[in-house]
Amino acid sequence: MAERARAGGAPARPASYLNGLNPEQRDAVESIDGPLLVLAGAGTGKTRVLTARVAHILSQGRAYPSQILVVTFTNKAAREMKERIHSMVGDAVEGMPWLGTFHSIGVRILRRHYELVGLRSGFTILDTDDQIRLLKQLIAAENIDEKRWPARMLASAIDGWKNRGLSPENVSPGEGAAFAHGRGQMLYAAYQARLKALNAVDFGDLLLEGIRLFREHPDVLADYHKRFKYLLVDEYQDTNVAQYLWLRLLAQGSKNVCCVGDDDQSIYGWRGAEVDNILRFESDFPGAKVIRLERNYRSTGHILAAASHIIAFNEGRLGKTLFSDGETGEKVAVTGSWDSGEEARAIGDEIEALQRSGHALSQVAILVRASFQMREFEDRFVTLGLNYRVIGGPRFYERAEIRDALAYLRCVMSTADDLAFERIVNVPKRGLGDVAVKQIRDVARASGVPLQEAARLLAESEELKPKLRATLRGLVQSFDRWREQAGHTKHSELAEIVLDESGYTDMWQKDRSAEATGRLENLKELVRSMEQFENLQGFLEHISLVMDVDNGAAEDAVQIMTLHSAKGLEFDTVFLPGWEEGLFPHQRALDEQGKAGLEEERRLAYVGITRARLSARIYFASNRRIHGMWNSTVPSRFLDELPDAHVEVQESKGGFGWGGSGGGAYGASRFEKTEPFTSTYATPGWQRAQTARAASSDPSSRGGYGAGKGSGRGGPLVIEGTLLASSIGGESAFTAGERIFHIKFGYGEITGIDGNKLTVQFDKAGEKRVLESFVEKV
DNA sequence: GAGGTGGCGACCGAG
DNA sequence: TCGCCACCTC
Repeated sequence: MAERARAGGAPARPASYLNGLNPEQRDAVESIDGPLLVLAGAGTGKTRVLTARVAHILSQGRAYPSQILVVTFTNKAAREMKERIHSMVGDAVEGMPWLGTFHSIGVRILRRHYELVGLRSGFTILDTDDQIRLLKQLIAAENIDEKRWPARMLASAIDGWKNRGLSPENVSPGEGAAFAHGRGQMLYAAYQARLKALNAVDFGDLLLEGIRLFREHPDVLADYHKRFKYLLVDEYQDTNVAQYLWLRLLAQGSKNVCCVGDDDQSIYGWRGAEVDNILRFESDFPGAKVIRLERNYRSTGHILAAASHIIAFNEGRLGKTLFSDGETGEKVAVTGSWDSGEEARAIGDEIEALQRSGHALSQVAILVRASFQMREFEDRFVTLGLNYRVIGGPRFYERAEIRDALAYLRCVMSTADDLAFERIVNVPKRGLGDVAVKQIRDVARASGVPLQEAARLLAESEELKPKLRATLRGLVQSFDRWREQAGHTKHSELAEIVLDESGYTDMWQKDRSAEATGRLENLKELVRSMEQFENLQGFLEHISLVMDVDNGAAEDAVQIMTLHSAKGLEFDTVFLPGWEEGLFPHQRALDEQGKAGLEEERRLAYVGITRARLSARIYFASNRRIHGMWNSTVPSRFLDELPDAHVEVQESKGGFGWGGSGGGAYGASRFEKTEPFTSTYATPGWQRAQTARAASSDPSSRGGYGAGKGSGRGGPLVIEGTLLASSIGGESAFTAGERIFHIKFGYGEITGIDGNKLTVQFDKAGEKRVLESFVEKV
């Protein structure tokens, strides 16, 4: 973070990137010849080492930027590394075309040699959604009951095989038999054949086909050996077998391969990651040097101690001892609350307090185990008027409107893209429903042509009723017209033309639902971002692999994300809600992976705690809604694994619940609550009573409950925010009867005004009370 | 063919 | 509880 080498060609002070490195880090940066494994604990400056190492290689003149391969797992990591290298060596980083995720580099390689693996130029990359639809068709064609053997299940099986580097012929018969009475392997083969026919690949193929390419064409591989003088791999503990094979093939050239990883942060076992890869490194690369980074620069003493203590419960680990010279700082706070709503309220209040004391919101993160936990916080923060940002979530590319728009463009680009055509023939609705599509498909099969050509044939035949025939002909002609325009129109303009003329934009403009505005916004964003690309092809690639929602990165907002996507990041203050058995550790991890699953969950806990620089705050709730039903929960076993000396147990600051428990009524497990929370007391009704009592007896307590959301949510309705409203006061800019738009609930009409709070009858969401600042006039 | 309704399973995690 | 899908009616 610190150094900023001003480099105009060559750095002014050649070794400035070495400033401030400790001896081990410096060793890792300078040992550039031969294989190197860096075991880097959390917060030990691993990214810093990687970037300084690249700077070192460049400044020593050992390689051109284009001769260094740097592989990361996430786009975020790739982006960050690019920025940091840039700040060290200046513009040279522009020429680092081989810095990216496994998948983006994989596709880059395939694009250069597509003909060698049986693909044609401009092949498309399917995502999970396309995959499922395709598999559904195959399953149906085999007359297999989709209810009993869902496509999703087959997709994950195939994914698993691909993660392990297995093509259909390599799947062991026993395993292949696991799906639909022995037809799994056959379906996998059929799926691959279908992909080839569609000129498409899925995510797994991006690596698998690369491996095949290297194996079957040694000359191509030799070429890459010559090209890549240095290889660097981030998060090595997360590589799966396919990634490992792919890497090993490439690394056999120069042998200057540097892998950085931490076995304690391996959290991707479920997608085939093999911690063994890290243990195997020394035998794979004889003479490999191993460097351990154990000095932690991130977290204060108590946090580090708590994390180290918890991870020590794992058995299968290489074992590292993290230490730091820093201050002991704040103890790790553990807070119990009555239910998930109170948990969200307590965290919201604490964040507001932090904000008041000048803490930047962007330095606060809430890390959840499962994404459904996020909603509660979003609801709460909308009510409080707290800026937040959800990281991860549904990706830009996965949104329906974006996928529709892209499908249109794919159809323009290629008449052979059946999946894209099927997706949009009847979007917007134009009367070409299931029956029509089936007819098109029949023609396609009979004449051996793609769907778009079949549609053309059908439109010219007498098969269809005149009205439908005209519609279909119109569509086919539109595509012909757009295709013709594509030759001489800027691609972003073409996209606008296509979206307008197809009636797609219109469809959303007519839609009055809450999401419609956002969708139109997204479409605009799509067109805008196209302008940065030279052609449609390059854009389509980028969006399927790289593009994520990254708007407003600079704004000051609380970050909400899963523990998985938090790896590699750090924050001053980290909130860790939902530490309950079944949720964390997650039941499915335990059921499916047993002890290994538990250990992976524990590593996830370790990752979570070590994200914090100054303050880590853990929460558990006694009641949580699962599948819509309230369940009482048991505190996570991980809470018991925290070291007493570094933990401070608190009561919920939410103001409610826990009312009578008097300073921690902990049972056998410190966190197992006793009397007031058993049997009859453990009901939402009792809780409501408690809440109401707390509110009435404590005038300073904030009317914490959100905006009348109590309706149907088990929360109290009585204590609504008069206090909050009157404390802020002021004239409202709105009048009753006005139409408004709310960012979360959509359109509605104002029925009442109370200070800065409005009562609104929403078109879709019913009556709610909302803060004025979240509402705009329409 | 479109739109509505009722039953059912999901809610773990990345590209 | 929510969203998806199959099934039903117009």
